[in-house]
Amino acid sequence: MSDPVRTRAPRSDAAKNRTALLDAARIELNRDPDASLDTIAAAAGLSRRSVYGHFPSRDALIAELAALGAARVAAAVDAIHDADPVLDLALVGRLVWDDVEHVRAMTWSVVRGPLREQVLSGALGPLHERIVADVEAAARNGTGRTDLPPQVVARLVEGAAFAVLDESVRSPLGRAEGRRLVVLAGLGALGLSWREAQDVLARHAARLVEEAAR
Amino acid sequence: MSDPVRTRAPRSDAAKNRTALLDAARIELNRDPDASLDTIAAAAGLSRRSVYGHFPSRDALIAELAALGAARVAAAVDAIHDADPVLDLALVGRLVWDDVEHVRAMTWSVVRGPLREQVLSGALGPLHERIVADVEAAARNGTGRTDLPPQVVARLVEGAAFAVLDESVRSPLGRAEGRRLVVLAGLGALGLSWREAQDVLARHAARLVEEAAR
DNA sequence: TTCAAGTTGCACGCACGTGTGCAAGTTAAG
DNA sequence: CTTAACTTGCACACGTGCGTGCAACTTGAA
Repeated sequence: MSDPVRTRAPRSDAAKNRTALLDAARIELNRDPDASLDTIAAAAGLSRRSVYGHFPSRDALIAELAALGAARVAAAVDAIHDADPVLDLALVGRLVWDDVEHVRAMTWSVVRGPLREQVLSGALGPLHERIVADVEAAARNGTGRTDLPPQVVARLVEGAAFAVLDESVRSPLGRAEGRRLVVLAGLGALGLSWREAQDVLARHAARLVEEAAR
Repeated sequence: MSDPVRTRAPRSDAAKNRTALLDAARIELNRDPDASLDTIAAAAGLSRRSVYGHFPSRDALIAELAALGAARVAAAVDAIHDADPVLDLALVGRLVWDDVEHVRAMTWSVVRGPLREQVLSGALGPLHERIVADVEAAARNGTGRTDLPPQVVARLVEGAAFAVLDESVRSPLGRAEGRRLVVLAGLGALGLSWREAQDVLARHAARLVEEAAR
């Protein structure tokens, strides 16, 4: 009854502006999680008014941004697996870190905001399951802790990652340092002693801290 | 030139209302960290207007609340010491937990808000130093990790506590469970294996998880 | 060149929240 | 009881942000 029927293909710059908005949102929301639409639009070289040509609301913009980011992480993690649960967990840690360190501030407000459930049970759901599975396997394995339910241990592991994220705000870490720290903190939460964790790190330095993951 | 000179002692209910406001603020801000003055005043049985008779601004109210809480924690922690750094750290964890678990939501927004620096370097500064000292002693001791700077380890320990705080929101923990979890997570960040951590817990259950701390 | 797709600026209305002034009320101290 | 201390409700100014309608403009597709 509405939709004035497209008589012509959409203009090419429209798509460009849309992604420009998403990019700008990523940057600005990272600078200030409460950045206004005005700020974001300006950073994208658009006016606040025209944002509504691309997204029905501010929330929709942010939701899409979060979904994109979550999907990116999920894809990266999904591409790598290892039979050893401890190493697998460490790999997951490294990969997530690589995708997330750029977006520290945003990450906090998304994971701790109204989008929380939506994102966590959405694209990031499988990631959590993967961690739980690793924790379970490591427990059966004899390497991981068996004194707590896997679900809880998984939360502690995730929490350890956030602790590193937080630390990286206070004293900026290099990429390599960040990776090491995430892995160490995660394995610590899993129940390894610091020597064991360091051992894993040393034995698989290539895949855990060097540039190209394989 | 101002201050219409007190010709009489302040009314007794004034002080009462002031603390009622602080109490209400604690409760409401814990329910919703962005609770409005109106909400808080109502919960205290006062009108928004009269809040300004006790505090110059909303921020002042919150700042005082945060300061009070921080001081409480600091006092509790300061009353207990142990020569063994590992046990000392565990004790600190237990005590902080006892004081903070009621105030989960508020704790987040205070520690992650504009008050952050003010509180952390204020009443809670000594707490951080204490943790750093324990971490260092444990390292010299041979029980704690030596692969990371004590400052960093201390942050990880604190981060582990926050992870537990977070977990306790998802699946409510009993007091005892909370205490155990904080201690375990903290010792894990310190570098102990989960068996060693459990060992500490078992050996000092009386002081670490039972009701009256000594 | 034509014309729709897209952008812009401005003006609204709306919802929230803070902080203040003031007159009228209530309550405890003396 | 008298009076100062305290509370209340209302009104206001102020600021910030969102979402929308509309007319005028620019730009790219055909």
